[in-house]
Amino acid sequence: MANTVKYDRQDVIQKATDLFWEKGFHATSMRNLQEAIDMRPGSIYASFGSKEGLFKETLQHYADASLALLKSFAEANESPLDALREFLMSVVIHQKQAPSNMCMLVKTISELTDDNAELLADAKQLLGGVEVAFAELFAQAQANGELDSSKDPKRLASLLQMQVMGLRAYVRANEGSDQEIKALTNDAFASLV
Amino acid sequence: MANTVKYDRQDVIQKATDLFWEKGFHATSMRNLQEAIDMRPGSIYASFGSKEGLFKETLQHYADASLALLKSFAEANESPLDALREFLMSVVIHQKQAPSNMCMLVKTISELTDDNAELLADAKQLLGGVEVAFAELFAQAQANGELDSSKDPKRLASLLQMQVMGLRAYVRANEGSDQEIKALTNDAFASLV
DNA sequence: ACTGGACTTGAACGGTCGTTCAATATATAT
DNA sequence: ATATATATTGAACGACCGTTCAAGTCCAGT
Repeated sequence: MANTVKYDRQDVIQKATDLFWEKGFHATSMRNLQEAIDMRPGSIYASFGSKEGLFKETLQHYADASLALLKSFAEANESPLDALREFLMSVVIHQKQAPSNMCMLVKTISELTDDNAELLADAKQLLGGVEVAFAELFAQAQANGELDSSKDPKRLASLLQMQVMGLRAYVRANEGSDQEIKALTNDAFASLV
Repeated sequence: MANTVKYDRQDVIQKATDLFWEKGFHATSMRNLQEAIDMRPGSIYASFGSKEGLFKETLQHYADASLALLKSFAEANESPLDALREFLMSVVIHQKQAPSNMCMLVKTISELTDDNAELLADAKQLLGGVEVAFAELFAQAQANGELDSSKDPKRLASLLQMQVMGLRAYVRANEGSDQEIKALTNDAFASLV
């Protein structure tokens, strides 16, 4: 068969994700990427097809990682509501060292237009997947008797999704202390349940 | 003196705002702008200095317009809380025909990095100005006895700002019916007061 | 050891980017 | 009417964009 692949695909996607997450789709050039992932244009195009193709894979990777984080909180906590609260707190507070304070999927739907319709649709769909996962945990909380069963889990998931978006954008806009951000986040979550 | 200016500066800034608001800073090229505002490069650079300079003016214009809208609701409503609620509803619902569902200032802080530190700082500061205006209306509501005086107007303004950001991003991500969005927005505002 | 095919390399392509500036047009002041 | 100062024009600049591909590199199969 011939020559073998030299790079670690997962590692490459991780590094590309960090760069796209920080700078966004348009401001990240292929030359930026070449440097970050240490691959030459020919190899990148052979592996991912195009800049859009690579970005698409990073979106998927980001969403997978987010859902995995949520799942890990769900497994570590008896209570689904605690898991959701910890997830919310985690993404809002902890990510000052992340490439961006904001959610990469929200950054993407904020930046892109119909000129990149497919990527835009992908990001929307991945966000929808996260919202579904939220709804499942709210439903579990109702099954546990932890949450008033008259509430609609989907509605709560929408509100939580909205708050995650809002809180992360707010943190990006105002660099407040951890204390203040934590209080704001607690207030927001408490207003849901 | 000499030759006179041919273009209407306010009209030009309005058109540039719409384009930047829709496409964002990086995806809007000077050639896009030349076409939209019907000016040649030399005139644009003589009037605004650079792409950044023009963008800066559009940010200011956008913020001014937002504050003017809030003020108009404040003057049309006896109750400051009603004014805030109507403002929230207006920016969240009404703007499907706007260049973007999202707030231009939030789009900007989402897109830009330290490579455009000055513009980023400008957008943050303008957002701060809106939050201050929110706080003033909450304070008026307390003076009216409309709002529990134990609450902190600044804290409420933070929460409202966060919700405006979240709701507009949510609308961008999920094109739900006016009905659903309105319900979500009402829920969000009700949780504040 | 050799060979064939998969993988990598990096120079180069046409296009577009933000920006400049000499040339031209135009309205005011004399 | 002419001179003068300001405004406008649009070709052109160097840099960088995303992408291609001929040439080189490397390893499995014989």
